[in-house]
Amino acid sequence: MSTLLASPSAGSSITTRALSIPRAWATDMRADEADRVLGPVHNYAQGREIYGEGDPAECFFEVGFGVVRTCKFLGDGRRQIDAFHMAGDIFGLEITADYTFSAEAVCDCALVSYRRHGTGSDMRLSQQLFSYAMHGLAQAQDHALLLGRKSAIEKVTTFLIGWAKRSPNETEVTLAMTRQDIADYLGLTIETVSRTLTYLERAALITFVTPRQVRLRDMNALQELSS
Amino acid sequence: MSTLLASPSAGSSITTRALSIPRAWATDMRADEADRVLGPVHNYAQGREIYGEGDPAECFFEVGFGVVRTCKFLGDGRRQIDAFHMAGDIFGLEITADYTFSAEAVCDCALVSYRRHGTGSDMRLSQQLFSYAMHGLAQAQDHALLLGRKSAIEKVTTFLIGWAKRSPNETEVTLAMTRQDIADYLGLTIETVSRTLTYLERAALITFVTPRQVRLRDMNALQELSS
DNA sequence: CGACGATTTGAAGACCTTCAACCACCGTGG
DNA sequence: CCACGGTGGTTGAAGGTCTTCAAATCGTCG
Repeated sequence: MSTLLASPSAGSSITTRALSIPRAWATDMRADEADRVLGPVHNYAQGREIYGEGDPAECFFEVGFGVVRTCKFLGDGRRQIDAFHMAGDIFGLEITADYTFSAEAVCDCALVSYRRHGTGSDMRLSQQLFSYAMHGLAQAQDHALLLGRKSAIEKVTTFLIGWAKRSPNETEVTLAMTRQDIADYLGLTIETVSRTLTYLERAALITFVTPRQVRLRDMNALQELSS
Repeated sequence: MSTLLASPSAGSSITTRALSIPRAWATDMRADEADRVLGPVHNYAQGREIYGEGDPAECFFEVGFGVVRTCKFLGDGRRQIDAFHMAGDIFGLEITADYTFSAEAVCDCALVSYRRHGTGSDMRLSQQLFSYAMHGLAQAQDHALLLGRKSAIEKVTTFLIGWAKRSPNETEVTLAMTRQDIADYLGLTIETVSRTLTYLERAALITFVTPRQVRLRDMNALQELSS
């Protein structure tokens, strides 16, 4: 179900198609290619680029299922992940002509694309988009506090709690992303992330069922450590 | 001159009063107190709090002159400065009921306040605000890249260049803020900022006329170092 | 099983912080 | 006129956190 459609300001004129069954055959197309052919629903395989920094920002996206990362790069390849987007999230909304980020599929995912132009005429939709922009702003600012002022343990626990809160089960969490993704989100190295997670497991605050499956055993203690 | 009024979508219905001569006698009032009495123009003395994190967000602001910092705090007092706002900038725009930041006057400054409610009915104004939100978002995201992935030298040079670009004279720059402010903006300590500036001066890339007055002597080299 | 990517672990070192002292500037007041 | 105190800024030395480089282990999938 599309969040834009499900929002209080229902009846958006952008599209009448709800997010539906993914079309596996669209997996190998880029957004701009696929959109001309397929309409607004696209599938992306794990690792696939959805758009690159500097590409013309013709549309923005809503996640149907799966996880998307938006990130920026420095000249020498250093990467900073801005956010992980999951079902219902909007990303790729730009005011400039081009994307200021690149976006990639963290795991297989389905997206709904919305054309940018023409969105100015719908008042409620504009407010909806404004709301998303403000939400993104608040997130980015919390993220800056984390990046600038938190220690490795605080960063990792903050991440775990934040991810858990957005997961179906708050204490039994599946990490869709690699350690490298987590590191690039937290401004750490992969080794520091790994060591910190090991530390948390040794301290009995979390348990790894598999490297991607975590049980949060002591939410209070984690909350304590998160700042 | 108010940027909102000077913008392409001129004729905003929010206020008809252009930013005018500062009223020194308003200096000792908080925004909410002063607004009832004075209307939309306020002065704030250096160091004065404009609003605090968690205060009800009744209005947002445009800087007339001077510099404002918006920042967040952790429980133990660690501070992260989100942005420095100068003439023409908008800040304090929130979608939640309360401010998610605190805002303080970096130096004596004059602000125009705008009431939040009632802004939904003006289409062009909404777009203007959306534009400001998106601009803030882009800034916050560049800031995250800096905080997460840049070294001290890169951070400091990035800051200097960014500040210079917004200054009247790009090579002869006045720093309105203290070293502590710079440190809290860059996610460093005051000592590291000071040492890095000294290093840049020894390398003949900058010269300090006074601790607050910098000449950028080699913009290309600085640009090189900034990432 | 065997290979490959992902993750963990170890040891050494770099970068930044911490703690402490010193310096420069400035308005105040004896 | 200069001592005084306060703020803001610089510098030094030591230490800690995180990174870097390297190797081992795990997990998954032909």
